[in-house]
Formats: sequence, structure tokens, C-alpha cells
Amino acid sequence: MARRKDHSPEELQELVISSVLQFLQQQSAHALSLRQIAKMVGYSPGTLINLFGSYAHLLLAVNACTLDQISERLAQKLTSAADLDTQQQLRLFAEEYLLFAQQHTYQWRLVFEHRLDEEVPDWQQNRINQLFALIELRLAKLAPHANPLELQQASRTIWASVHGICMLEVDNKIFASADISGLSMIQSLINHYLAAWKDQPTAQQKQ
Amino acid sequence: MARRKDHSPEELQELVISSVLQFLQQQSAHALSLRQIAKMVGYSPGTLINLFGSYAHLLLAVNACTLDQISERLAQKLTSAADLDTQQQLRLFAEEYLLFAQQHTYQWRLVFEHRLDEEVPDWQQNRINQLFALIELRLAKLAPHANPLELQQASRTIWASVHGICMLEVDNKIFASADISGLSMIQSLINHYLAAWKDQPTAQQKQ
DNA sequence: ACCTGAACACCGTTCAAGT
DNA sequence: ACCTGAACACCGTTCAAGT
Repeated sequence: MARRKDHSPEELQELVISSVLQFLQQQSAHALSLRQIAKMVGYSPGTLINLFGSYAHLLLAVNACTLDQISERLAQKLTSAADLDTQQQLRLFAEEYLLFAQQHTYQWRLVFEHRLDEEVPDWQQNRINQLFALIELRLAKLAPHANPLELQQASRTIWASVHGICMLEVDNKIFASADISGLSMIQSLINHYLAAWKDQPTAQQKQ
Repeated sequence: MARRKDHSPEELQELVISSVLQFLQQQSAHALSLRQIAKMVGYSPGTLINLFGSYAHLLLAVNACTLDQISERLAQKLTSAADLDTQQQLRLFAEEYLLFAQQHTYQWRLVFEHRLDEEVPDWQQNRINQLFALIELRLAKLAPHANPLELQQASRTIWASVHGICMLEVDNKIFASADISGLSMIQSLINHYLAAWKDQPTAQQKQ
């Protein structure tokens, strides 16, 4: 089977990633393997290792693609909600994140399941920082006197919390009556947290 | 090597679990394998499969043990904090959960990384429900007029949020300045969320 | 230069054979 | 009854050999 030069390296990379994304719509990444992917795209396992460096880096390239998709959807959602009040914008932002996790569960999970031994690449940190910037912009409108540290603290706390709700939702680990969904938890979180935060960005410790 | 009858099935099960827990103090579960565990305890892989059913069920038994440890620590923490006010009790509860995740990162991660294809066993759901009961008891003190659904909604939202903060903390995925830690995020979450929730358990939707 | 396919060192699981 | 060890069908990775 001489597929050589059927595709440029870039084309092959695209082909691999889209094949994996297609697979992840149906099954978990744990059911996947480098050898299977090689078979899907008609190349040998060794060729994919030459192209990506390793199986772990191949999956990292898939995750990069996923983070781009998430960024784009969230940014788009905020654009379409520009006329709503700030707190509702943040709620829709979180709800859109949950929606992505529900629609692309295996793809979304892979981003957080897959751990590289090396440190997280810069481009990934940059993508995430951009998302935080979108949140902090709205938070600054809610609490005009909050300082940068307070904005960072709040954006991280909200995002980590929303993320945790999404994880339990897609894992079906919520263990509650049917009236409680990821969606209602996100609404509860955003509404309650922001209601208190906007009046008092720094939560002083008693005790 | 005739280890036969050196240990009763129960003793061997204990030996296996404690060996795995010891391993998880140093390295991730991804670096572990059934064959390695078999070598550690001096039996063949097949014996462990006979004992636990499969490698997946062996790990499940480890997770059962972990959930017991977590339950015990959290319950103990609440006992020792019985004289503090209710909101601070809930804060300490969440902080103790974070502490466990930090002290036993690989062990804690395994509970949530490991997915069985079958549904979650009953005993696991029961353990988790007991923890929720501890939270809801305190929430009921904070908001005496809250109904059971509101209590459930709040306990799940808080726990999922705390869990998300712990995940990002142990993954080093917080990406913020050094002043922002898992601990400060938990304090921000608990204080702000509860401050608004106790006055208004149901967050009505505008829009 | 690009790609393959055999080889290597692993993996979880099964099961006939031993005690 | 309990346990082993070889066999099976996988896995990611390497690399000499082919084109």
C-alpha cells in the first residue's frame, strides 16, 4: 500500500485529527489506539509517530483543536448576547460551555483526561487566558471598583466551579433527583455567587 | 513459587489494596499495571483476576477504600468544628476535601478517572449521599425555610464546584498569579455563594 | 525523503495443567 | 480448591529495509 505523497504532512495531520474527532463522537478515547487510527487513515503507525512525535502528542494536537472550537463557540455566544445585562451574559457563557461538554462529551473529556508529563504548552495557556479575559471584562462591569486580583480570583473560581459541574454532569455523578441538572446548578452558581460578589469582591475571612 | 494458602482471600485483597495505595502515593495509576501489582504481592496476574473479577474491578475496590477514607476525614473534621458557626463549618468541610486531594493526589484522581462501563455501584452512591446529607444538615441551619429540593440543589452545586476547584488545583491548571490558590478559591466560592443563597435559596431567572 | 513492516517490550485475560 | 504459566490478542515505539 503506497500512500506516500498522497497527502502533504499538513493534510495528513488534518485527516488524522478529523478522523479522531469523528471517532470521539461515538466512543471514548480509551477505546482508541494509534494502530486503529493508522488503519482509519490508511497509513502505518510509524508514519503517525514520525508526524506527531508520539501518540501522546497526537492526542495533544486533537485537544488543541478542541480548545479552539470551544473558544470560538464561547466568543460567538457572547457576541450574540451583547445586549443582555452583564450577569446574564456570564450565565449564558457558562451554559454554552456545558452545552459543548454535553454535545461532545468524549472529545471534551479527552482535554482533561490526557496528561502530558511535560509542562502544559504555552499555546494552551494562551487560549485559556483569552477565555478568562472575556469573563473578567464582564466582571469588571459588574463591580467597577474591583481590582485586577479580585477579578482574577473571581474568574478562576467561577470557571473552576462551572467546570466541576460539567464534569459531574457528563459523568452522571450528580446523584440527585431529576429536577437537578447541570443547567440548574450552573444557574444557581452564577446567580448566587455573582449576587454576593458584585457587592463585596473580597470575601473577608471570619474565624 | 507456591504461595497458595499463604493468605486467605480477604487477606490477599487487603494486601493488594494497600500495595496499590502505597504505589499511588508516588506515581499515577497510569504507571501501574495488573502484572506489576501481581509481582508486588507475589502472586500471578490470573490469581488477582480470579479474586477481583478483572483489573477494572480491582481498581474499583481501591476507589471504595478511598471514598471511605474521605468520608471518615470529612466527618471527623465536622465533629471537631461543631462549635463554629455553620458557614465556617461548610468552609472547613470543603477545605478538608481539598487537603485530601493535595495529600493523596494520585489516589484521589483515580476515583474520578476510572470509569466502569456498568452503572455506578450502589455502595458508592450511598457513600456519596451520606456526604451530601452532612452538607444539607448545615445548609438547613443556614436557611431554615429552604425546602428539600433547594437544599439538594445547593449541596450538589457547592460540591461540584468545590470538586472542580480541587481538580484544577491538583492538575496545576489554574493559570493565575501565585496569590490565587485552590484554598482561596474555595473560600471565595463558599463565602459568596452562601451569603446570597441563605437569603434567597431559589435563584429566580430573569431574562 | 517518505513510508512500511517486522521486531521489541509491554498489556489484560483465559485456561489447561499442576499441586 | 487454589494457583501458575504459557498462549492469545492486543498496545506504543523503534528502526532497518525498501521505494
